[in-house]
Amino acid sequence: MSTASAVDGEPRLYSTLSHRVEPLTTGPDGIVRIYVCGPTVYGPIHVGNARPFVVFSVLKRYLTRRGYAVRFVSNVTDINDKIYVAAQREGVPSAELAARYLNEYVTDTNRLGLGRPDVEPTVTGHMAEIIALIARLIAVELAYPSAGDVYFRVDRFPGYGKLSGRRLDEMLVTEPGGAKEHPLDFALWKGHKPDEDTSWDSPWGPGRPGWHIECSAMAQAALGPSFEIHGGGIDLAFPHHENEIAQSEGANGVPMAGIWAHNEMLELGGKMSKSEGNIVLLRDALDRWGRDVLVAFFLRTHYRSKLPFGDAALEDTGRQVETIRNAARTLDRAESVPGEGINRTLADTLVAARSDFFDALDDDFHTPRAFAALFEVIHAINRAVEGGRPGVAQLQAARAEFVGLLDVLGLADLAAGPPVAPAEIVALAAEREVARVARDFVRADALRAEIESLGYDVRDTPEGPQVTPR
RNA sequence: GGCGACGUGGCGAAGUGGGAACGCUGCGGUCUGCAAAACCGCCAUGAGCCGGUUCGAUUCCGGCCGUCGCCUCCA
Repeated sequence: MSTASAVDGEPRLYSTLSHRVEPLTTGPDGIVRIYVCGPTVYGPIHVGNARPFVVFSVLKRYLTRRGYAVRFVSNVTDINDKIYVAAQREGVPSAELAARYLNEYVTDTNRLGLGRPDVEPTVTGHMAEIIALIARLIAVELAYPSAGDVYFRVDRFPGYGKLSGRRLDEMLVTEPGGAKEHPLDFALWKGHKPDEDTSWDSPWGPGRPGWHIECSAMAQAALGPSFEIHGGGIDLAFPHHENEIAQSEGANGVPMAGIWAHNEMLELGGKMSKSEGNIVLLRDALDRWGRDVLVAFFLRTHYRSKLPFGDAALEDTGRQVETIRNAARTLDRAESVPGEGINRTLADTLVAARSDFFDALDDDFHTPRAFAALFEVIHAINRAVEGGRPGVAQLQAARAEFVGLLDVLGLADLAAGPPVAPAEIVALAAEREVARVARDFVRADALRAEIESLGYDVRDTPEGPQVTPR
């Protein structure tokens, strides 16, 4: 059995850049800075968009619990081709549409109950920084204006392709774009087009930022030129993150991020498809499964594994969540009528499981293994209460440890104590208990059926009937 | 075609050069008026396929097959 305390090791994360699991570093001020690419707000976000939000929100919780100061920044893209298209289709101003879906994004992700990033910058809020960064890149000849646009000069940045493992000379397949020097040069600034209802003044004429420059500018504004973790979906590694590196490192001359952490994709109904039928909106998933099940669903699989989304998997997760809730109910019951002394096995398991839990998260944020440790705790609690019930002090210690681990995963409310059943239900349960004691089982069973029809289960325990939501 | 990730029991999902965690499901049992919860026990002689290294490979190396993402292509 490991006797290591939770803080013996050090957190490590896999970096797409090095292809290795690397020790997490902190900045000079001891802070862990995390930047994660957020959504483009041209519609309600789907469950796939929610994965990085959940993964990195919980990563922050874990690091915070681990004693680190964390600054978590996640942007929202509110200027984009898709936004113009969606706004035209709906016949509303693009800014209005973006503001609306930004608001809905916040509403939807709030329902996950994981808090918010410390900073959530927008493109429209960083126009000056974006323009300054572009000017800097032009000054060092890594960018050039052309026909109202500004492009990044890809072949002048030596490390281009280092993140995604591509070589410039192996990508030379497209025919040169008209205004570009090199076919793979990408736009930093796009001159205004007539069908776009917004534009910003710049030294290169009216227009708007290109696809990638915003993140370089926003990350630098919030976290400085170099920070510890840059995250996002693996589908963003190329070209988005590759271009961010080129822009930021080209302008600043220092590594943009120490660790590039990418979550794998959600698979919707088998093969990933962009057809509407394979998209599940986050709000719909929340309505159907609830935030507890959804958060647990994201966490029970490693963040770098593909995650098929489907009823069977969510139902399975729902049963796991129920097992967790039941352990909390068992503690409730035990604490109401505690025993004496301490259970040695429970005490040992609490120590070992805590260690295993944090060791797992230290090892490339292995949430599935953390869950395994959590279930060790649950098992030990159930066994202890089943056998010689321990004293109240140990029961409370067990609850504190149990809730503490759950809280790291954002699931503490699973053990938030017994939900108060409506008085009507409680009355029915009491009535049933009277019938049951009188051995009038026909009536008792009829009352159980009635209670169940109202959405509650009755569980008879040595401490009397326990009513739980179904 | 290029780059990358990956192929483990009914499902999900880990660790590991030498007895294949954990969860769900299923089966048997205990408890219970019944039920639920919980507890006890059982369920992969084999880890996509084929070679190689090794005393020994699921675990390392090579090849093949397959899945997925990005790029390319196409539009």
